[in-house]
Amino acid sequence: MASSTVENYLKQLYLEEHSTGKSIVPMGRLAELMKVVPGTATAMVKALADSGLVRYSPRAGVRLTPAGNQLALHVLRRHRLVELFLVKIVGFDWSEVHDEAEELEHVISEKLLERIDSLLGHPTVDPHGDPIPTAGGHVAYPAADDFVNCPLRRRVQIVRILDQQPRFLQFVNQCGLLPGTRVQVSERNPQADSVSILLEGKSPLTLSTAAAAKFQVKPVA
Amino acid sequence: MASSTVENYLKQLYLEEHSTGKSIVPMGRLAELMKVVPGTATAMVKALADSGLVRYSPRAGVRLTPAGNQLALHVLRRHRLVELFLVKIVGFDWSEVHDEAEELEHVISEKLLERIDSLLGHPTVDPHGDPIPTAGGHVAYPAADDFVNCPLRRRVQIVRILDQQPRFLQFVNQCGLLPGTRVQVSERNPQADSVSILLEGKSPLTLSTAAAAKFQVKPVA
DNA sequence: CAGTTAATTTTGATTAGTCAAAATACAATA
DNA sequence: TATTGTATTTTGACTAATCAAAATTAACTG
Repeated sequence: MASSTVENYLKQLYLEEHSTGKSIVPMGRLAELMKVVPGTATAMVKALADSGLVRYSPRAGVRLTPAGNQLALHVLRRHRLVELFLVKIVGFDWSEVHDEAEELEHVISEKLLERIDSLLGHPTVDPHGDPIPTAGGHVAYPAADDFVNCPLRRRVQIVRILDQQPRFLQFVNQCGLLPGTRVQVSERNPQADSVSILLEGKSPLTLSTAAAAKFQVKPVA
Repeated sequence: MASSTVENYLKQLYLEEHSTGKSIVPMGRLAELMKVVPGTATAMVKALADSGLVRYSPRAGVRLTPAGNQLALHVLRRHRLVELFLVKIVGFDWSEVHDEAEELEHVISEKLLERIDSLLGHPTVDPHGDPIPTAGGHVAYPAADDFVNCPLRRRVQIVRILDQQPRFLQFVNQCGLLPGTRVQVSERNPQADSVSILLEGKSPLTLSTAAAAKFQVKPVA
């Protein structure tokens, strides 16, 4: 069975492949994500390649094989179900569940996982709006706009936050920009590199374009 | 911080010291409990002694220091709170929570632990009736009789089961001898080495003396 | 195209935890 | 008391994961 370490390498590869759109991840980047020195990543990737979980092209980078992808999705499923469980059942704040889930995802049994899944009513997204892969390893990424490219002055609902860092999430919490919230983008200023958000009953809020891009939204009917 | 392995050694030492009454555990026994070869136990115990968690007397055995005892109690607290949580909140059967708790006890954060504790209303015993140590590392073992030495033909309540093995617990489940159940000991036969139990509305049940000793009871008012 | 630079890989060492098997110590028995 | 047997300890080796630092490769720059 895959160790926690192996699971983490695969998970990071999956997330990186999907957030960059590139299907190959350079070793330096992987080392950075895993917080290890590059030599360690090289050694690990060779071992993963031997197990058939990744394809390794020396000096170019590494990509997941279908088997590695499956395993990564399974880890992600655990992670996201655990996060939702901690929020919905245990009463944790959604901004503080990430690290706890990071540990739990490697130790909970299949039985507990499925129990959590049914306790939560087979949810499709976690507290950040990230989609939860199915037990069979399928996951759907619904196409979505963000604050930077959604229609101006139209009511939209926040559906997903693309940054999991506690500091950012605490900021999101304070502003009240939680998933599910309805807002509208009142203005964009390319020169100031900023986007202004209107929240029912609050004064307008201005974010950098980079920060604004972290909020995925869908139109409100 | 102590690794899972270290935590498990300390926990086993604690349990063994308390279930045998002896304050020193022979290396062979420790190796057996940890399912490692004796040499491994020796090596580990030396390391634990260097960290001040145990006192090691070569060729005699090993005992916990106060520091080791504290740590063991903390692990036990986690284990037992997790077990109760799995039963009460997650809906697991009490006979199947042990292994799951065995893993979880090493990874849940202090914050999650205290959250679970308050969610459960600061319970004092786990689903098997084992006492839950406090956050400060205190634990009370209420004096209790068992089926072998409690008064005959008096109603008593089962308060604790001293064997955690799934197979035994499933048997307990089937017979309905769960903690909380009220029964009476109808007969003891030293020659047959047996004890008979009377359960409201069921036919009498006969156990070996050894099995009967695993049920702790208290008198019903 | 030669030289510099940056990324990557290699090499050698380390730590935690383990096993197999040889060596040792001790207690009991003849 | 010498011998036997059992528990324990020691020794040497292994695996997974890591780091530091040296060596290599490839790409860019003048």
